[in-house]
Amino acid sequence: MELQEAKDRFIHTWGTLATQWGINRTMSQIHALLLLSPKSLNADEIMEELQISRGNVNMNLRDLMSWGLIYKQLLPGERKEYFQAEKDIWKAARQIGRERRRRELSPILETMEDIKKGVSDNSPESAEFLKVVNDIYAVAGFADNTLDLVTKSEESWLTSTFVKLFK
Amino acid sequence: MELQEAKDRFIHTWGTLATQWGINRTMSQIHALLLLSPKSLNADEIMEELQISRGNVNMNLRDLMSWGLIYKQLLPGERKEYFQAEKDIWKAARQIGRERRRRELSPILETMEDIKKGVSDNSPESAEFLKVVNDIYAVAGFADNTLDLVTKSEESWLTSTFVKLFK
DNA sequence: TTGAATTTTCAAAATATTCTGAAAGTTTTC
DNA sequence: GAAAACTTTCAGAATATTTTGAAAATTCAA
Repeated sequence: MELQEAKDRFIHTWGTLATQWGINRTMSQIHALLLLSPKSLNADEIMEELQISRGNVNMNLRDLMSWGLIYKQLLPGERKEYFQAEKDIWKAARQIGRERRRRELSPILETMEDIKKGVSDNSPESAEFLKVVNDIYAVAGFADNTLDLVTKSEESWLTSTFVKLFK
Repeated sequence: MELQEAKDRFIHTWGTLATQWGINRTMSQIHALLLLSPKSLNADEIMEELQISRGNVNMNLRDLMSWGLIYKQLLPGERKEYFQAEKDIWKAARQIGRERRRRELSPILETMEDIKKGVSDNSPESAEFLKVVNDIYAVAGFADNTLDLVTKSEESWLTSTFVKLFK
């Protein structure tokens, strides 16, 4: 079937792309599967569909929830837990931005502050070192602010105002 | 020595942080070492400093050059090749943005276009699938544009105009 | 309660990535 | 043009990450 083929290709490619930017392949594939699924899926269905183990599914569903990209759903009359992806891609993207900010930029800012505190003397060598540390701090801070700005904004506002203004 | 300790900590931490966002630890450490080094270094010096093999140093220097984060320098009267980091951190950051755009966003855009072409029928199921693909395309395109905008700009312009305007 | 259904955990296995070091390749000098 | 100085390559080793699957924990219905 043609459509199913395209969906499979989407899921597979999404997994491959993800590894290129440091994200677990299976996690991305589960996310892609849920994005494309009209109804929410349970662990068994995901295992079956992607041919992976129960533990793997469980672990990655957990991860996806911590990224805020999927939700757990309890269906009435069902014991099993069902999962659903956030279908608003713009919302999902903002969520990814928010998490990357927290996971990647915050640690840089904290570490640079810490290191600055550790250098007490004021020799020329120390000054030179501190310049690098301060510059990195400033760049990370700028990126953090910019991402914050963008992720806090609504899609409509962004596309209509932001892009036009700077194009 | 106090300063040396701080520098070592910087190099070590930089390597650890890098792994968290999908970048090779050694590559980051070499970059950090060159960032902190007032003079350019050759392969032997880097091997010695970071206690790693020649092959490893060579491979990662190559990688760093492809990212545009370091330069090869040929010193007169010296046979060995020396390496120097781009010391303008803002310039380096723009370089990273440019490369990530090329390496992470471009493939998404290409893949989504490809997949769209592959779906020919116009059933409701296909329409639903294409909506997801199109949305992802739009988000990736937006991110691509925004990064392009930011990386093309000069630091001074950014901090003075951009941030104030949106704060 | 009990026990069946389901989820979670985690040690070991499988896989993927990174690193080493020596051999091959290249460049430069004499 | 040969040898010394240096750089690159790459197969195998080391390390790190991911995955499995079965046992343990939890939840829920009766």
